[in-house]
Amino acid sequence: MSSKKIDTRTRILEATWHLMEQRRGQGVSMGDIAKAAGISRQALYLHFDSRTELMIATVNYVDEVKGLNERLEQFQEATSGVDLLDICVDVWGNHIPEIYGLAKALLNTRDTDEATAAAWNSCMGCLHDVCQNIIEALDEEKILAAKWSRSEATEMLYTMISIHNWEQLTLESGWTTAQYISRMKVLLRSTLVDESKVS
Amino acid sequence: MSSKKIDTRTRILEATWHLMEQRRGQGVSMGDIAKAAGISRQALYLHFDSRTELMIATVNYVDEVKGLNERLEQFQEATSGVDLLDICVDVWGNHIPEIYGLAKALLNTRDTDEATAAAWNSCMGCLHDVCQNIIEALDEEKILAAKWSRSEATEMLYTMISIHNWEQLTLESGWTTAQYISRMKVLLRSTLVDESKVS
DNA sequence: CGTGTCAATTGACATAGTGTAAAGTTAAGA
DNA sequence: TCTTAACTTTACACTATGTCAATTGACACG
Repeated sequence: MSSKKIDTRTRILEATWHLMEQRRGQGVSMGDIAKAAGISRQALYLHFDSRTELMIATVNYVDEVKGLNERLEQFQEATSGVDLLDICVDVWGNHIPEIYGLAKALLNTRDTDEATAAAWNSCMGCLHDVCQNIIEALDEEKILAAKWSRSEATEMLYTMISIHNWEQLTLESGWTTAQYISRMKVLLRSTLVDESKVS
Repeated sequence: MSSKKIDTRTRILEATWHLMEQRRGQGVSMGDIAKAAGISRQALYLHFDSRTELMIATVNYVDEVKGLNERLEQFQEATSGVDLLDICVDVWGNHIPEIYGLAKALLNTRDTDEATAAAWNSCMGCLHDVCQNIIEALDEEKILAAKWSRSEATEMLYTMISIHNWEQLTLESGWTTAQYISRMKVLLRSTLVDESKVS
């Protein structure tokens, strides 16, 4: 009975996601999404109260489908702070290209939209926690570079791996994803890790 | 005869600039600008063909008034690559807060607007050149860290000092401008400069 | 003193997008 | 057969950009 309802909802989410990735988050109207999902524009509002709500639902849907949580489980395997750092850059660096369009759209509207900002922060809060854990691990192993306090290092790490930086380095400067990951690791290691103390 | 014309134009540019900074580039309509400049909305179009053109003109106006060019002359005083790097972070880091609202507005629309993108790139191209000069200076002094090629180092430096990173670290993480400058210098030095070879 | 010109004003209108509202259609199920 | 839920169609309100035409007021020139 509710299978058709769920079906339409899923179709909308899929359509939103794919349109967003295709057009890199730009120029995607509610009408476009409706057409892509094969329903009328107004039917969208039967499932989602507003554009913002649809975007947020799509982010959650993508996270679920792409299994970001499972990916983050790789962190269990890390045995050292440096490992944690490398795995974080790998997992996140490979995840960004799959969510870029959507993320870009959210980033663009979060300045004017409270709900978007809240959803974004809740999404990114998890990444921020990961950053904090990495810095704590480095500090406990006594290999956090002396110039950084824990909190400053956390903020700097979180900033460095931002989507904007990925966008600049890959889409603008033309780096490949592999190159981005490799260079980002070099950058982060050289500034955050006191190499002379790494065993 | 043309003094009144220039006057109005200047009043529009001032109004645009101040409204942009005040509201951090968000929610500033042509009507708001007109009201702030004390003219009708339609009169704006007598001076500027479009919103985009007004924004671009405002950027140029601000650069002129704030004398970014003169600030960049400080580079003449630098005697080494490390000096250049420090001065760049100082000058640029102190300049960003004065243009943030405007820059933010341009960044938000450049994805959909060719003209904005072009104007932005022409503005930022100058900063990119500065980055390139710095990396070249470091390399010629043989103190560019071995892990970086010239072009990669240039792109990374340019990305690191982006407005988005300033925004994240100051507005989001709560750093002061001084703290931003200090930490950014640490980051850039530790990754780009081979400290063991600095005299 | 008239006349042309330029800046600016007023009001109307086109367009695009979001969001609301109401009435009608279709199909499945009790 | 009657009901309900999902969806459609049509219409409208609102906001913002940008265009157009007719008008006003000031100032300079002959």
